[in-house]
Amino acid sequence: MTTVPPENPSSRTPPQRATMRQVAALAGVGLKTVSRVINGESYVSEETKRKVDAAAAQLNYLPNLQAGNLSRSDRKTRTLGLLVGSVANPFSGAIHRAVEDLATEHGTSVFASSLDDDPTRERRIVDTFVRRRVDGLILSAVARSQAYLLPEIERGTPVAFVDREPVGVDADTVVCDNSEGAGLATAHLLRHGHRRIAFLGDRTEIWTERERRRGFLEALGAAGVPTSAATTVENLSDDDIAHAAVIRLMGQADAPTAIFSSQNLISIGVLRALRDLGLGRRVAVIGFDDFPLADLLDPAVTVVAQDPYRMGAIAAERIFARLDGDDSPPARHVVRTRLIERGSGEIRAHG
Amino acid sequence: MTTVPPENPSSRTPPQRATMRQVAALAGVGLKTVSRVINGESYVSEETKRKVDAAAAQLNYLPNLQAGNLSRSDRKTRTLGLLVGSVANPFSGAIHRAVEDLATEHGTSVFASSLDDDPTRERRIVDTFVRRRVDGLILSAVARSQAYLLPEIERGTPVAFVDREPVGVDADTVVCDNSEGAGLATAHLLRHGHRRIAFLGDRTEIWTERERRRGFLEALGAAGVPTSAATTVENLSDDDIAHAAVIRLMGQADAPTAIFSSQNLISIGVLRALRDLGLGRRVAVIGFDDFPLADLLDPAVTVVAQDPYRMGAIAAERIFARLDGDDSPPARHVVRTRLIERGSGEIRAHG
DNA sequence: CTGAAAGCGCTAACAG
DNA sequence: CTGTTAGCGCTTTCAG
Repeated sequence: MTTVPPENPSSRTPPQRATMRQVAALAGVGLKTVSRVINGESYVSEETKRKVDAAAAQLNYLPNLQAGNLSRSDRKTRTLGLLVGSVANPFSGAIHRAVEDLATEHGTSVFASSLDDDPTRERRIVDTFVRRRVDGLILSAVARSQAYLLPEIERGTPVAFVDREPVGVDADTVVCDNSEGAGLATAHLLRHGHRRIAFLGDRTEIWTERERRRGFLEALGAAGVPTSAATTVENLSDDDIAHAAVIRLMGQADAPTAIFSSQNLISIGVLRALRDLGLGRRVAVIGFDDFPLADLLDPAVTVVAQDPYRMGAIAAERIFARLDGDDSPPARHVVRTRLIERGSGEIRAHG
Repeated sequence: MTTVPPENPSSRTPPQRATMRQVAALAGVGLKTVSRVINGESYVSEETKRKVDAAAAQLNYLPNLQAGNLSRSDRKTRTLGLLVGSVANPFSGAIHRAVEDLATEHGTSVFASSLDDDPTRERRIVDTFVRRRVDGLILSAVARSQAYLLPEIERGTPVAFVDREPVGVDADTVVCDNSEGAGLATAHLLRHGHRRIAFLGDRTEIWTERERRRGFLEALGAAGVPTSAATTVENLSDDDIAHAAVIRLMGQADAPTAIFSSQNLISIGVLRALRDLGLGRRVAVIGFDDFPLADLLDPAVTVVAQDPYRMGAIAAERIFARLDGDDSPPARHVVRTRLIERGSGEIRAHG
């Protein structure tokens, strides 16, 4: 005997949401029949289908995916967990958008979270994702090691790392050619006669920062420029701090004639400082990572452009391939950067 | 008798995820006891708690939130659905970040999706959110009407609209003072001697576009400037189209001496076109919505600045207040814009 | 083509 | 302090 909760047309506190049972009762069919219609399974007579659809529409029925996920045998939730630098940051936004686009094609929704380069936060967020039983994880990580993910990976959850390489786990990874890009930029500055080049870097906990710094130093070495000629300033965590660092730097005796900035926000601080010092046309600048309007500044800003959308797309593609049964060994995908010459990087050395 | 699925240490296909039952069995306690420990409920002896924690750790147990949500009496999933213009767009990113910050404080995760100003997409995404039983909805809408949400709102799901006003539903709404901001910008241009002012607008389906256009025209009217002096070009859906429109406009006989651009991407198209035409210092420009580096351009760009983070924060605050029982009538929150004078808007009229 | 029974993994009542 | 019995809303058997 199927007892349907009594409709209470008078004192409707919060009108309860319709369940499949109620739809079944209203349509005068069995529970499973409604399930069949809702899920578009075959072998339901046209007439039955019509009745069920009518009942569902009348009750404004929308199936509860959580309940479905719980019983479905594939045990999939059709959700993905995405962890990026910050959802407010355009670089992350491009990755996010790529992931969303692929996810949409696969009927899956994405939980997005911001890392803020905080290892504790990383753990907490990943933990939440797993509790929510996301089908896959796409992560920009910052913790010293991602070994905490091993049990989850072991258990079959596909994980892809994007932008930064993980430590302690072997998983699909999508990065750009950080050191090569930095090297190219540095060589470009050397070719324009610069010897006193400054590297302005982000927090050293960040893998990309270390890679870019390495590329910078290697390029100097390859050109036979004594490392003593180079200044590297690190742990510049935002544009104001970068701004201050540049002001300080340019006030020194052997001030650099060129600056390589390893990250977006730092580039902005650098540009603002040079503008304030009236050195915008005198000191060469190349920034890692492109940004909107870089072409409209004067001089326009030469950058090492990344392709974050592409990175996100590859990461998402890997996740869905894994979910589709691909069990090839984890691979490292490198998305090439591209030096875009716009002017600021072509200023020749002076003095 | 609790039958624990046999461990299969040899052919471990995908090592099954531990369930609460398994933890209970391993710890030698009842199911509910594990539940108590996991949820930090009181009245569990220290020793029992220790045993349970050990078992959970050993099995790498993480509770399944979907299952929990299904049975918990408050019927909450601790998720929010957020629909913004595009997660790749910095304006949306700021809103998203605000929502995430508030959500994190409330232990809830957020599903984020991009609208792309597509009404069909709007319906589909909201539908998915509802199927996933999000606790609340924060939406930038574009469909002609949001009446399709009435049953859901009726049923108690809090909905807040952000950036754009809904049609056909009464719900909390957070917008900026679009027409006032546009009016202020227009008055500013008039004050600098401009009479031939062009309005460059986005797609007319978009509520904010129409509001800004209205503010523009009203300001002209208030100043007694014949509307015939004004050119309004609309449906400029991206920067390239805006660029082309400006080239065309400036080639005309009575070319405008000032441009008011109603949106970010359009502003960029405008600035690029004026640069290409060599008119950057001759034609005044004010853009609606601030953007990074606007202060570094030459001339620096005068804008009507919005505060998207604030808008997102208010919307999220409303949602959590509603979930907390606030049943005051839906309200409309207006976040004030601010005219930031940087130079491009202070260029005086010529000819 | 259709439906009844069992159970997904957990929480909600109740007993002990 | 602890455990048992019912479900949550759906999908999966497996019979009709």
